[in-house]
Amino acid sequence: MSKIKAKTTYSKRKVYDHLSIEPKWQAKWDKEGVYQPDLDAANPSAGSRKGPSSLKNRKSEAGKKSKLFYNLMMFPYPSAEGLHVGSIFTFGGIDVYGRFKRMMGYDVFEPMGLDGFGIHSENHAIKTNDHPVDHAKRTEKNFYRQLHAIGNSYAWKNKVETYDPDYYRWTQWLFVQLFKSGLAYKKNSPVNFCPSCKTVLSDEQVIDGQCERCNSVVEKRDLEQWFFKITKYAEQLLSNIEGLDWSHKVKLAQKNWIGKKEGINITYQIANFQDTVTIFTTRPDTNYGATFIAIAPEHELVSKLLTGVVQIDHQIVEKIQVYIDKAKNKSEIERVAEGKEKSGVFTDLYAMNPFTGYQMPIWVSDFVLGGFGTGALVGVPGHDKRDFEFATKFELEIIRVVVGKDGDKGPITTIEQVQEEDGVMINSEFLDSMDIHKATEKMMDHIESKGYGKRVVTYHLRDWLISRQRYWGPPIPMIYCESCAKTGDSWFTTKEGKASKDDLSEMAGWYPEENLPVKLPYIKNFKPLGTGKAPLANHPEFYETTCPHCGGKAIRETDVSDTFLDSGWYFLRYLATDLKNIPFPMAKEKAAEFKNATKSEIESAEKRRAWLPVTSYIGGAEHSVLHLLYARFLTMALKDMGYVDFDEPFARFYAHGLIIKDGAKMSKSKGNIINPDDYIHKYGADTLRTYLLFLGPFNQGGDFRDSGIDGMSRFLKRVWKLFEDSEVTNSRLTDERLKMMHETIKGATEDMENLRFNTSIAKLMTYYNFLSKQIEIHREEVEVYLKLLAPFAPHMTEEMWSNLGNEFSIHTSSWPMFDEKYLKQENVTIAVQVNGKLRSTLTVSVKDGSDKELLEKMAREDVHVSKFLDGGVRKVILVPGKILNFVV
RNA sequence: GCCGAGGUGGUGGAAUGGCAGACACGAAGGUCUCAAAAACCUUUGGAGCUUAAACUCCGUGGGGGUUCGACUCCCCCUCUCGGCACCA
Repeated sequence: MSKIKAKTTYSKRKVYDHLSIEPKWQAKWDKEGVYQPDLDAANPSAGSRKGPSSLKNRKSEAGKKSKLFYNLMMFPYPSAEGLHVGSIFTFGGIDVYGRFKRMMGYDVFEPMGLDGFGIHSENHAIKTNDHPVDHAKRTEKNFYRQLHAIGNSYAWKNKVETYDPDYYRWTQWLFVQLFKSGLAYKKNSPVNFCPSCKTVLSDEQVIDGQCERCNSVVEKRDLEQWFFKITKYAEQLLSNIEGLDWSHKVKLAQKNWIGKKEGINITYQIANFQDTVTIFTTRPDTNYGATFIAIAPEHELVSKLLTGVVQIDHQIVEKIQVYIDKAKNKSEIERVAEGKEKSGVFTDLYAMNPFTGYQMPIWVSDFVLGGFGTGALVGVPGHDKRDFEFATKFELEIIRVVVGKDGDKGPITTIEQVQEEDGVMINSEFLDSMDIHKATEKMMDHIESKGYGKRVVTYHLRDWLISRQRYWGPPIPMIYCESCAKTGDSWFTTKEGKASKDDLSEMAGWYPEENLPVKLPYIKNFKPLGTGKAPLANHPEFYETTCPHCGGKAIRETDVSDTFLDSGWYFLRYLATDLKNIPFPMAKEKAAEFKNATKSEIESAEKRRAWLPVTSYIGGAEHSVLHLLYARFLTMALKDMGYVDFDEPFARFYAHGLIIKDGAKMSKSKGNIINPDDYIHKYGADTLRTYLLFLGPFNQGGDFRDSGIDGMSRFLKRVWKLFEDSEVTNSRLTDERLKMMHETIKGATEDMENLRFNTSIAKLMTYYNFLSKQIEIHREEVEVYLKLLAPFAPHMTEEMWSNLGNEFSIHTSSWPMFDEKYLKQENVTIAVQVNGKLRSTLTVSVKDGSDKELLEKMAREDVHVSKFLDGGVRKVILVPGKILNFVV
């Protein structure tokens, strides 16, 4: 503690006025760059880190250099209504954590930006009859104003907006790199289409088969789409999960989404035809019970039948045609709704089961998914509920091959008898009496040795559909040349392309645009067309171009890319917002490859790698799968291209909770948005952020109500008043007061470390109650208290800190360290229990040894002694008759 | 259906297996005031008992178990909330 004369007091009787204090400090922090680390420095210190309580001091205290801490939060998409209190809760909490880490001696980089591109923002613009460009300009201003007003310690010089050409230039560059690596391809694919909104929807915008916004039933349409080959990284995405410091829940969600399944593809001969059908199964053990084959409407055998490649009765062909047409028109929701009622049509073909010789009828049914496995399955109605439903509906045979726990060996006639999970084999020749899991392995070996099939691994994960037939996104920077396509030329047949990839002949005609950005033009009619083409397709001045290869006429891609691509790499750009010619930190050899990159830019790119990967990433649990998976994929791809040297972007991810209102997520459509501006005006940002964090655990959130905010306001005012009105002395603190101080420090530090802000605040309140009962306050107590409170109430504590005569910001001072010695107790209180009831307590000295005697005496009297304490003694356990344990 | 997280006063919520309900809101009573607001003080899980100090019993969704001791660990049931879902 600094040496200040006793009885120092400061500016007495000043009333706490957040309206003047908060903007004052915000302006000062900005001006002095308190939260702006020098990204290039080997030991980057924020602007005001000098002076007595500075980092220098702390460094020497700790005896080591400060460490870099990249404190990242998921950036918001700027909506017209602005921030709501839910965002104050999440951003506030993350900022509290960042401020804590800063005081702990880390160099914290805490950037902020706006995810302004995308369907959300575009829809809003459409609804309000606004243009997305104008809309973005307005909301941006409002958002940054609000983000300033809550007093978070952002590095404002490093903000990004995804719709800024300086940003999406690199989003497009990233697309080009993926294309060149063979990770981006174009193919025909069915997509979700909302007939009412006249637009395609992303999978995540389809909820239970309905459009997220208008609840119309979503249709499927076939469109030419760009995809990213994320499936190439399925295995790495899965195996890396193990080593991530993420919550179990999020890891599991990712695992499930990737959905690795190990099974086997079995090929069956079709009777009387020179053709086969291959199915995928994870349960080949049940093959002796297989009685039919079902194939998806999209299966190639179906088209063979319809086109006559495989000839069958034309009446049946017609029936199939009718069925296929019907199935295609069925929406997702209808398919699910009708889930219980199976449908299908018989092809008049049979497949031979090589084990039983059973002639399995081949059916076409829409309960078989075209995109999973081989798009065909073998039906074992005795041991799969869906197969059972199908078999009963079409009166196919049901054969039992597994006996479950119930021991039932009789025929299977009801769905309750269908045994899926475990049991023992029966009626299966060489597999009989084997456990089904063992039988599965044995059967797979057998099938492979006989050449009937081959083990395969399938994933639930599909390639990432990146195209959007929309306006408000970065144009996909690709050029298509018709004449090159005819000759089979593409970027992959050029010198550069050949060197990197082989066999991408299906990409004939495609070349990447090297001259980036491909700017999104300001067009009046930006609304989605609903024709399967993007609005830019109506603008020849945009899409007409020349072929980079042959110089002939060529056209640009008019689709834009998915907003998840924008947000998939933003954390890299934050560190390079001032580098015009290099997208993000990378080794200087790589950085030098960029055209126009200056020497200093290359050096910066090299140095700033030290900040990566992200130290701590905090965001909504709703992004546990898609966004995080995409960011991981892009990072892995960039690593393989040599641009980054790590394959996981976020060392640690923490999912915060949500502040809801009346049981529902806040949204304008529900009319339950709480605007923080009013609260900030009335109570101040300090009160609001502390109150929200006190409302509930950070990983849970809570229901917003303002009934308690007065209490928080009262608390902060009381703290202000206590320290203003009390005599501040420098005399020696009593042991009791030292103990209280150090207990609070210890508890609060642990809470902050684990992001348990609500309990941390509660401890500060308890400590306040203790201090308020004292006649005078010691300077050390004031300083410690202000520091502990500083992350929550940065403005108020800064003001008080400065009133104490400190020259430098409290936020660059050091976090109080607790001292074990004040927590130790020489006297240990022992609880005496008789028959499990607390009888009395007695105090024994741990040191003098008499305790043991005493305990032995109590033991003889059949008394249970247990406990504690916070000093050195962890636990004392005594059971009747003997001393079991005495841990010091 | 599968997976995950939960169930504690009037409310939000605290409790490394060790005195359940920290802290706060609300409520009740009081001080100040002509009055109100603000501020401050006291009480506040339920039941019983006592002149009082104090004390006793019951209590963490329900039922079992492990333990000297369980909100906490294990098993079964139940309800709520999230995620995935005709994935073979």
